[in-house]
Amino acid sequence: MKKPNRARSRTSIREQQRLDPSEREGIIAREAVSFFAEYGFEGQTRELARRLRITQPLLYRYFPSKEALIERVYQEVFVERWRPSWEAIITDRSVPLKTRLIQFYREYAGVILTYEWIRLFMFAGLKDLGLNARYLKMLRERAFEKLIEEIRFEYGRPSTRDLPITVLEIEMVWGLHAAIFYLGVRKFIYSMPLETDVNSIIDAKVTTFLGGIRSILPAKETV
Amino acid sequence: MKKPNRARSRTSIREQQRLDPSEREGIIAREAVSFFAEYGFEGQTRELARRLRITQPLLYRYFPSKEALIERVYQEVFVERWRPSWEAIITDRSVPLKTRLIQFYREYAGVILTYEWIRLFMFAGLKDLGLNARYLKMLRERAFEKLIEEIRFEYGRPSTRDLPITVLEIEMVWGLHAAIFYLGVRKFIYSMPLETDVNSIIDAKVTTFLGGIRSILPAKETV
DNA sequence: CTTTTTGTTTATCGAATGATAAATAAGCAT
DNA sequence: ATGCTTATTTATCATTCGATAAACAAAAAG
Repeated sequence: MKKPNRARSRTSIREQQRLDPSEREGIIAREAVSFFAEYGFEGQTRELARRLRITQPLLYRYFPSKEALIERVYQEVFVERWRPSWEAIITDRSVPLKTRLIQFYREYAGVILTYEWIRLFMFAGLKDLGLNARYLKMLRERAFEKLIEEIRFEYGRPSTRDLPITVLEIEMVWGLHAAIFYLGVRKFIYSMPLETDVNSIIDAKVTTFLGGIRSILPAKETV
Repeated sequence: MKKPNRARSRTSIREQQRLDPSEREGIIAREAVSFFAEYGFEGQTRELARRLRITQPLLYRYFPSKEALIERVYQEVFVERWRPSWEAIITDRSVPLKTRLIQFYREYAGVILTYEWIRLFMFAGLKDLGLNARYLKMLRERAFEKLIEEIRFEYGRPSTRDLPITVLEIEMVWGLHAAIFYLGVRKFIYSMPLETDVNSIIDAKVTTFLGGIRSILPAKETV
């Protein structure tokens, strides 16, 4: 008497399925992002495999080591999700400055204020000594410095090429960034539901920011 | 031929020393704070023991499990380091409001802007689902709500007992808190040296905060 | 249908890790 | 000195975990 109920296989219902390597690799990478965001990089490869409904050694066919998989996660989240168009938004002088800032920060917040981004960034910071500093250096160069240049221009101050960005200026920008980033920390790390709409917080913060930064800008140039 | 060079012992130079249990327990707890702040709670008990110059099983004479040791670390840092005098500072109406706020935030920053506090709080948040929310609830009740009550009083607005704290008000306080906390994140998690003096940042943030919150306070009471 | 290729699983290794039990020895009491 | 208490160490267990090798099987090639 052979087992009557199964058509072809011995594993429960789902059949072993062979996927195209590039497709499988993408599936693993995507799940790894979600998985490590939840458990941190100490999360076990066996558990990740279970969530993928594959066996653990299969991971090693696509990634030579756990560390390589983590590198891929970094790439997937911190590199791929950066949008070059943001730099264009900031410098587009056909649009009012405040509008540009609000648009940039709304879009940027839309990307980083996610469970995956916030938690992975924090896990990386606590573990890896280089990644976050590298990312924030990029953020400073591609966004913050351009942003200060635009503010200088708006208020008729010297270009940052002629007069370097001051500590006070960059500190104000960090403050604005902190306020937005911290929303993600509250929500995704402390599990505290936000009571307010993120976009309106951003609008308010940008308004306060623009009001405050004017007073600490360098003096107007005397020709 | 006996070994000639050793006076009494076989372990290198340092003698095995018996300490008073309460003293040993304190030493372990203190080192555990520093250790887990650096490596996170996945740090190994053997490595901790090595730093303490004791053997790993000795840890289990003083703490029944690793988890119990971690609980002790929480206690040591997040409970013991809170100073009840802070609540008195906030509510002491013989001192100007702004002075009180600056004094409170300077002292509070002095405690939480440390390598141990910031990193342990973040590690705890990423792992434990309850601790941070509990701590921040306490912070809100013992400091933030009192602070808003004082601001209301200062500007002649209804007491928070008669008119509950609004979302906008508490959100502004969170924003101030975020700015200060984020200094610690930058320094101790991202390893980015701060370019400015913390106290002057706090002074500036408090000033901006007091200037901004006035406009979102509830209307004056109409008797 | 038969053979080949290769995606996937089974079995297993070796090191790491939290924890326990028994042996050792430091310091005090007598 | 001798013996007792107990702080500390040695030895070891049971899992966990990243990683590897070999066996299996699905799909394509001939």
